[in-house]
Amino acid sequence: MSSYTAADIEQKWQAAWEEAGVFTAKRDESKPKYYVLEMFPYPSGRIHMGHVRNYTMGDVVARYKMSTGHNVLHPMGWDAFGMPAENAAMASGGHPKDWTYKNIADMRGQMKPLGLSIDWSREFATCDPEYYAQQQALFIDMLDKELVYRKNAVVNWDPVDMTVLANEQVEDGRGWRSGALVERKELVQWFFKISDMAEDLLDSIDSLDNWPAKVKLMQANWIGKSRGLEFGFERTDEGEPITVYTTRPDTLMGASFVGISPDHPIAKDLEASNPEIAEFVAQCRKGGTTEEALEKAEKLGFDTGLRVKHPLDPNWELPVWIANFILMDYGTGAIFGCPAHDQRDFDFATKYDLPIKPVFIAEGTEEETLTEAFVPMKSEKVRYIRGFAGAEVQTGDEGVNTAIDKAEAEGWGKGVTKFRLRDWGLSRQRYWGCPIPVVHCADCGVVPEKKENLPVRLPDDVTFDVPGNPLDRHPTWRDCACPSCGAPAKRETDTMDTFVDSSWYYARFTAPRADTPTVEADADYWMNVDQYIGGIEHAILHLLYSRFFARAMNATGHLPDTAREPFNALFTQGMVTHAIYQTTNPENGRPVYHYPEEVITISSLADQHIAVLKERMLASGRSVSNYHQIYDQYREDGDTPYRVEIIPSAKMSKSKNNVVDPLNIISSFGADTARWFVLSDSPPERDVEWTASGAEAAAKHLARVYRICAEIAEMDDAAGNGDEDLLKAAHKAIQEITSNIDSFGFNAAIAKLYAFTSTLQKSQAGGPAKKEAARILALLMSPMTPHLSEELWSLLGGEGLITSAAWPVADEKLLVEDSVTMPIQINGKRRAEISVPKDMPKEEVEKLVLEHDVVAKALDGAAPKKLIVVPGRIVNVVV
RNA sequence: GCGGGCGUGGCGGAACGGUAGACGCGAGGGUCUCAAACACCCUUUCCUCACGGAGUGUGGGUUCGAGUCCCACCGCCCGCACCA
Repeated sequence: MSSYTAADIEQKWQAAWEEAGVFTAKRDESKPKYYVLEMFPYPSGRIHMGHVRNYTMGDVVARYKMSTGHNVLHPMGWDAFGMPAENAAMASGGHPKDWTYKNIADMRGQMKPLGLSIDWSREFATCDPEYYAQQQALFIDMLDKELVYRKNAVVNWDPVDMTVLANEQVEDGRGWRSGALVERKELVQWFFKISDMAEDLLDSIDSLDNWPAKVKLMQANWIGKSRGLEFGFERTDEGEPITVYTTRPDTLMGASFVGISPDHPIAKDLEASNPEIAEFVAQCRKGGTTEEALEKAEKLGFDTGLRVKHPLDPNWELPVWIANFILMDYGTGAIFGCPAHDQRDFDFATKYDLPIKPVFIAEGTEEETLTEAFVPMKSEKVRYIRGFAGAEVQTGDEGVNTAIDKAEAEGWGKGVTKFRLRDWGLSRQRYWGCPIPVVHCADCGVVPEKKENLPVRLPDDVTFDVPGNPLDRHPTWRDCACPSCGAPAKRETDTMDTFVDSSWYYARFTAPRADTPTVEADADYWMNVDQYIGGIEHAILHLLYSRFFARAMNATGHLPDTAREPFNALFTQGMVTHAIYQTTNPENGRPVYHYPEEVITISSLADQHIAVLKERMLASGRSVSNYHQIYDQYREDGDTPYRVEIIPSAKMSKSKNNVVDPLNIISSFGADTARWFVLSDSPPERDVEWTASGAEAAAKHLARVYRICAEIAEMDDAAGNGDEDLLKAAHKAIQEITSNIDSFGFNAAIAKLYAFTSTLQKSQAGGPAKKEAARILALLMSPMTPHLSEELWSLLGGEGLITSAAWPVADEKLLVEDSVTMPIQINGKRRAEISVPKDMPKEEVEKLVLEHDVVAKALDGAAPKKLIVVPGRIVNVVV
């Protein structure tokens, strides 16, 4: 009998699949289609365990759907534009294009051995001119539909390198290369009008039935619909009133100042004439542009000297402050501060000694000096002591609504709905991205490139020896003729955000070689993505932008109405983590990170997280093989320098030396082992920790399955003992595992496959029953371990490829249980159990329970206070 | 700072509001072997000799019954619009 050799088996069956072309997707109206998509990777050059997990999950779904009669589309591509390629070019010369395509070739070579059911004929990279040409066509169509426009926006500016920085290139407010303090600078940039669709993007979240609730909630909060009051504060000088927006107009009588953003037009006016204000505003512009940086920055304010009149009392004057925490992008860029009911305003008022007057207090309390802002839920009733609209006691929501009504009735303000969602700035001042296909003409203004001239190709002759955008300083590329009048003009040198590339790739996969962005028949047939799988880190931006793009593509005629929500179901998977092995360098106290193979883990001694360095153990002349005894001796000797600290469940990171290379795992155990392991130990939505022992266990188990099935394959056709029981167990397994796979419970499915394997091994059933059960096992395992399953299938006399075989269906007759065991609880604690026929009426169960020794003893002659019988599940006796 | 999530044995984790700890790892014991490896079998939440009792981050609450629902707190993780 041969043994399980993963390398041979896997190569053999991959070749067989390739030959049969089983994964090539073709339109077939006779079958229901199923489109499985995993978020495509950035071509960093190496696949990592996270990719293996992501693509294995998608592959399980794809193969499972294939076996249930679906016409499956399961494509793969590369999110290939972006900064790392330029960084590599800066660091070690070379061209971003060469670096990227080499990485793609490398990663494709690393992915193929996994045996994924991918239709490689549809592969593309977003940096292929054929792809970005169509993206440029989409851009032009969107421009035509006024879904794109230009306006000023701030960027991180490095004043030393004279270049724009990405947020991740700003470290502690300084440029990562120059170390210079970063400033916020305004540039004219391109924007997608995603805010036009805010209402629809929010309302449609309700229709996303198969999306995780947490993702829907995050998106809803991000879009951030709010109802509030917009009104003007009259100035005491002759200037234009200051328009503010507030979601708490009911607190207007607690106003103690008006705050404006440092980027507010009034601040800009004052900046020009007042050096002190100019200095303050410049101070506010220091630092990065992220909301996090702005929110965490110390609250700074400057009294402009301007005064405004309170709308409800013209004799009441409020000072106008410039405050660094007010965003020009949200609302009107101006607020009124009510320190009593907003913690940020409270901190600000405390710092600058502004009044803090409560508008409302908790019911049943008296007004007192506040030590922090009082911010109850809006649904909570409070007592208004400085209200101006509505009842004295009302909820915050009622207070807000009556305040808006009153302002509208009196004509000094209007209720408005606002969204937190800002328009999507897509301009990037970088080379390695999709060129924005427009031309700037002195006479015609901004003119889109003609479609027949697309793509606007990136020039190859560029250098990265100086910071900044090579397109900007390219000698000839920039110069062109105006597409409209033919006069000399300049190309736009900004390229597109890489989020644009990934916002429509799912649609492109339906017709990847077409000379239009999509093809109607293909998009109609394949869209939507039935199952999308990727990391939770994309919960907001990528998914929201994709939802926007699907709508925009619908508006420009590139997707059907039914594809406005492109992803029917979403699954967000967790990371693959690995322990970090750390010792301390005695000379400088810095941590030293060790590779897993340098360490012997001894985790189950009385001390937890014990590991020792293999090298030092060997150097000391001690054997590695019986390390437990040796470690005990170390401890007795008080010999501790071999001790390695284990930090469990850490994100894999090159700098921590805790990265497990999938290729190593595949070459030592095979792809099926890697696939089995990444699915086995944790629920898919949570992180999974890669452990060497777990991987070995997976490999051992697969070898065991092979051995068991190989033995069964040689059995004769005689009946044995318990044939019926084995088949019952097999059909129970079909039922449970099918339901686990349907609900992404891959770890639970694998646990049941372990259990069923043991049942099969221990069964005394005869050849026919065992062969049938073993074939069912092979089928049930086939989405996870396709190569091994093919091999077993052929050993056990299965017909054709298991990849093309039908998923087993549980026979209802074999699932029927005659009796059930019901636990008996007394006051909610399990005390006994009884076995009763499955359909025994409630009354009879009650009778049996009351007769039970343990229950009778607990009742001690008294009647139970309550007797709850949940048929088929549990009995609870309350005494 | 804001938004979202997670927290169960020595470890990864299982558990429609209904027997907490399935399955796997590690560990202990055993069978086989000259020995080892492999394989196979048994035990393994904690306290207690036992009877029993306790137990799902902490503290409250709802319920006949809470790991699961609600409130507060602690810790960790993800996102915050130019990382992908």
